[in-house]
Amino acid sequence: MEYYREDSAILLAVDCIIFGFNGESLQVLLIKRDFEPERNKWSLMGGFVQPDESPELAASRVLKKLTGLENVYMEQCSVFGDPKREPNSRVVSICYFALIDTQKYTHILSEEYEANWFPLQNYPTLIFDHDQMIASAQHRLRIKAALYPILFELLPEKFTIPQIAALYEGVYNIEFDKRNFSRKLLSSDLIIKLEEKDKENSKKGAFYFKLNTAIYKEKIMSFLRYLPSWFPEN
Amino acid sequence: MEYYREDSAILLAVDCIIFGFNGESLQVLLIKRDFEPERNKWSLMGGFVQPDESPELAASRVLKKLTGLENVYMEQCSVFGDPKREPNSRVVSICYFALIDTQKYTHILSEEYEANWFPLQNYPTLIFDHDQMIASAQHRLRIKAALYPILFELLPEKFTIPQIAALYEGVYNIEFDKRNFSRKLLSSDLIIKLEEKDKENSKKGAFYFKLNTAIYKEKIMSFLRYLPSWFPEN
DNA sequence: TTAATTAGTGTCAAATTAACATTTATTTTT
DNA sequence: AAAAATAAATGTTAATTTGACACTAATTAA
Repeated sequence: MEYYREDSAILLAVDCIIFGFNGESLQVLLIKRDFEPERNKWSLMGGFVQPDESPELAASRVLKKLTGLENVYMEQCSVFGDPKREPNSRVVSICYFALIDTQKYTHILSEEYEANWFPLQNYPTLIFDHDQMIASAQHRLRIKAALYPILFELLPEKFTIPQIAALYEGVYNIEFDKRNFSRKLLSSDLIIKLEEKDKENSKKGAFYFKLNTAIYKEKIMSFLRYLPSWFPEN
Repeated sequence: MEYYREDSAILLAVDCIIFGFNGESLQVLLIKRDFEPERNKWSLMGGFVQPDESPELAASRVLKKLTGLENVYMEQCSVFGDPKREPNSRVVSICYFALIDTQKYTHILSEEYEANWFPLQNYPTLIFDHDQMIASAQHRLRIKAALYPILFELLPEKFTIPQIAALYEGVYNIEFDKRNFSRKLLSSDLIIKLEEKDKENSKKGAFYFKLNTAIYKEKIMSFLRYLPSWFPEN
């Protein structure tokens, strides 16, 4: 064991993988760096952890700075700390993924950034190891979304079943039987049917639903029963 | 975005939650700190990330220092970074959990430590937020072990089905039907029956099995089928 | 030789999944 | 105005999986 030392030259940063859903595909929000190194290249939004803040707080701060949003669903994912991951300094970065409702994200706040949504299937080459960060966040999102109904965080207040289906299909990049999907979802009691219909996307129109937040919080585990029933806790 | 700064006073550490299995219950390996602050209190084994090493490497180094073991199953879990988590300095700690075969861990290597195994149900109060670290690692272990057959990492080369059952029961702190358990396990082709029997623990004796490492690596996802069949990747 | 103990295999009903069919509401076309 | 087209929503069913319970097998101790 090394004793306490105050001379560590390691900088601690956070990077945010910001996921959104445009109704068709899963997207990431990227910025064009306006500072060196790697100025004008696409990257994740990030920032340094300040002496008086926790990494979680740093991530929220950074997210708010770009999107203006607070109380967003965020989750810590992996830490990237290879000594050579940035060429000029030793920065260890803690990644967070955020799920945002793109209807709430209306405009870029800061003049500093040239932010843009890109589909996860096809985004530009990023600086450093940011591609890996996205890949690992995406993997984690898939695992998590199979266990917990977190994908609702990506949807607006009102949504239709075909929308949710499209979202799941986008996340897993797979098609599945909408009939079985909707039955399973409805039987979970996780969503509440509204009177109103969405007439934009089909002739017949699809009923809007809203999230049953009580069930969402309470029954969050048993959702589509992706964990066995004996599994003790969340 | 803050620009690059070299004056961050944040220290980066790793802490290892070392899990073992003694045949009865799941255990953690703890050390008695021999340095200030909190000298002589129980804690996790940890250490600072050195300027030239990645956090993963730091964790392996720290683990090796205590146990002498290399190539151990380790996994990054959460980062603890509250500014006040340690009283005298700002240390952000990345946690790793390790799964070790206690038969390979024979003796404490360093005179520095007074290491001891404790059952997860009942271990001493730890310094700082180390209790939370264990809790979060345990939770992660449970989730992961429900998806992947990683618990075999805790078992010796040769093991019996009752042993595996006891391990799973220990991890989830629950009892389940051994008959259904063994049928499920056997149908996974994950284990290979050996000629030899373990006569130590029962009159009848239980056949030893070994892990089918090919299947372990390849079919690792579908194990007990805790994820739906459409789940695309690991 | 018998009783006790635990390993390992067997059976079956209930629940769940996955594949496929039909009906319904609405708009567009003829 | 009727028919065709489109996509939503509900329905049916066989195959698979789970979970509860019973029994047989191998061995040691009494």
